[in-house]
Amino acid sequence: MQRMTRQRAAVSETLDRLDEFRSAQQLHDLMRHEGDTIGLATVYRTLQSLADNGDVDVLRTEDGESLYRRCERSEHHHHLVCRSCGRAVEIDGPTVEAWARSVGASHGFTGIEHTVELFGTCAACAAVPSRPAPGPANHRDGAA
Amino acid sequence: MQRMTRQRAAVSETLDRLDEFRSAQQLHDLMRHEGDTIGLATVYRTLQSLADNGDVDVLRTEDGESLYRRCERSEHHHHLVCRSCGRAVEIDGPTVEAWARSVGASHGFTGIEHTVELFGTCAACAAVPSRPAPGPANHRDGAA
DNA sequence: GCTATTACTGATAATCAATGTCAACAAGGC
DNA sequence: GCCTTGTTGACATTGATTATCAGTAATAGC
Repeated sequence: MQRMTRQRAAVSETLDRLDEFRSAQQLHDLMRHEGDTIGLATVYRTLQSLADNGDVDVLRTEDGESLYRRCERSEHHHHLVCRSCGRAVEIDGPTVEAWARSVGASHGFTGIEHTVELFGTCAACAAVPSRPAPGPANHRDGAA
Repeated sequence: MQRMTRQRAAVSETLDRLDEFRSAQQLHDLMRHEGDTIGLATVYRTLQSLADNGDVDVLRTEDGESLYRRCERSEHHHHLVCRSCGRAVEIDGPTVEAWARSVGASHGFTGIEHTVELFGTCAACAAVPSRPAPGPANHRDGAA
């Protein structure tokens, strides 16, 4: 009941080539510029289903935009994301996992789910402050 | 240049009385039902400025809605939030802080900022599955 | 190959939280 | 009282995402 179409293959392939977190709209633009014919709605739909299947990782920026990325490891992990270009490093935090679970349990909470994401500026972007921002470019109020 | 008006006092006072994370719209509804005369835009504005001053904690739900709550401690901390009623437990995770900083640094990232939130179902809500949901009520796909 | 069935696509409309707009308004100082 | 300045709130707008739905492509059966 799920067909592999040209469009879906294209989205998947584009994600494969990218190493950075990208929004649905960015992906759409990129694909169009590369000659792909695909509608924005289809990009959204495809990303959604890929995310549901755990084939891509999703992440919400501070202003509520969803970013997608195909990750190496399929097991649960976290990310260290460059706020300027979207580049990401995969991180597994067994310490954090255990901590989250125990904290939840000690307060009588069940069905614990945790959100752990790290944002920062990568070395490359720090070196070139005035980057034309090919990425998310969240130039908000610095670190906290 | 910032006046204390009836409306702002009312928002602040309402937050004081609540122990749960609430959205701007929920607060607005609640206040109106209690007889307060206040516009939605004002609630948004007031929450924004309270958040900027660090007087309330903000938190984004999985679907991008912002929830607010007046917390006990003013120092940096995290939350264990009930996904059904919004009840929250304040948690400080020195372990996590240190971990975040060191992970960031080891990858050459600067200006590290982290998001760590725990969601779950509190004991009270687990006991009453069919709650009329006075809170956020994120009945999405269970735990991860 | 032809046709019915079924799923997919994509332009566009709708949704929804959040923010901007701007005239009416309140408070303080004169 | 009146002016100045910050505030309010109804309403319009934004922007990401989702729904709609007629048109299209792929598959199955013939």
